[in-house]
Amino acid sequence: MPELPEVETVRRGLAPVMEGDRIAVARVNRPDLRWPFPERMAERLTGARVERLERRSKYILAALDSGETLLMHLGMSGRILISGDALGRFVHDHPAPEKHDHVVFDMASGARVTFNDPRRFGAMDLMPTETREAHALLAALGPEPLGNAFHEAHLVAALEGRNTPIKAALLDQKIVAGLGNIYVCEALYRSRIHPGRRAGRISRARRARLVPAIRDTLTDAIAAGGSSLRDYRQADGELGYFQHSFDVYGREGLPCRRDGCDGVIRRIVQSGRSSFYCPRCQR
DNA sequence: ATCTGGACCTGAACGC
DNA sequence: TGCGTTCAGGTCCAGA
Repeated sequence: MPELPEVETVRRGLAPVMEGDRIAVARVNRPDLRWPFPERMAERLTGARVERLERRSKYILAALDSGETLLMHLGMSGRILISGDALGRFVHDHPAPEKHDHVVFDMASGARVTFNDPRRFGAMDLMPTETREAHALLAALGPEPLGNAFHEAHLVAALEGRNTPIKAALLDQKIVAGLGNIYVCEALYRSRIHPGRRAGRISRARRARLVPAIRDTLTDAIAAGGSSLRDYRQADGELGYFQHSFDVYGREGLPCRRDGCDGVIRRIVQSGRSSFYCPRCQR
């Protein structure tokens, strides 16, 4: 599912339930997701207080008072459900356990956090908070696209000489961390760049223009996620996907939304994944 | 060093 | 109703 905006939305929804609270009981219902869980994960989590809930790229990081950080990744199909009644803020009854509820946290407040992931491309791990930057999954990540380290000079240089299509380059988490298939398509549309264009052959000025396009794309999506968060209490407590309308993603055959453009959105396959773009205004 | 394609896994949607 | 095929928001890894 989840690209940076969805993960950030999950983090924001989870923060009021987890930050400052203790995991009274952690239940781990299977030995692994994409990889085996760390040794004794349930025991190491049970009783720990969550000090901060953070995000790096598509990873949610929970810093615990035990000195460890819990890393969570939602993979393609991961979802998180909040249920229970914590201080009157969350009022969903605990639903019947569902298939693929792999990890469950019962917080001291009474809230329950359930991690469900049918495809099991997700992951969890524990590491010392002090050295977590060096964790294999985090060490090689490029800059956060909404942070100060992601700027025009960085992206221009990172794409210099690359022969790969810009679509693939922007999916490379070492160049910029957190973009996935949807938001790369959307950002390229905003920048009017064709997804098949070789990264290193895009003019420096156009490469630079990608930076604000990426930022705006993600910022708008996070805003849409935020508005969905305001509703989830009345709904079912599920964090993750939210209603968001895309300009190109999933719109094959539909008209381009750009003012004055009469193009029709096209779908192509690049390195096994769908790319959507307007052949008229993306070059 | 780069780049591509296969692998991991389940479920939904679709055509017959 | 059932069966086969295709597709899906990620990313690691082997091999060219």
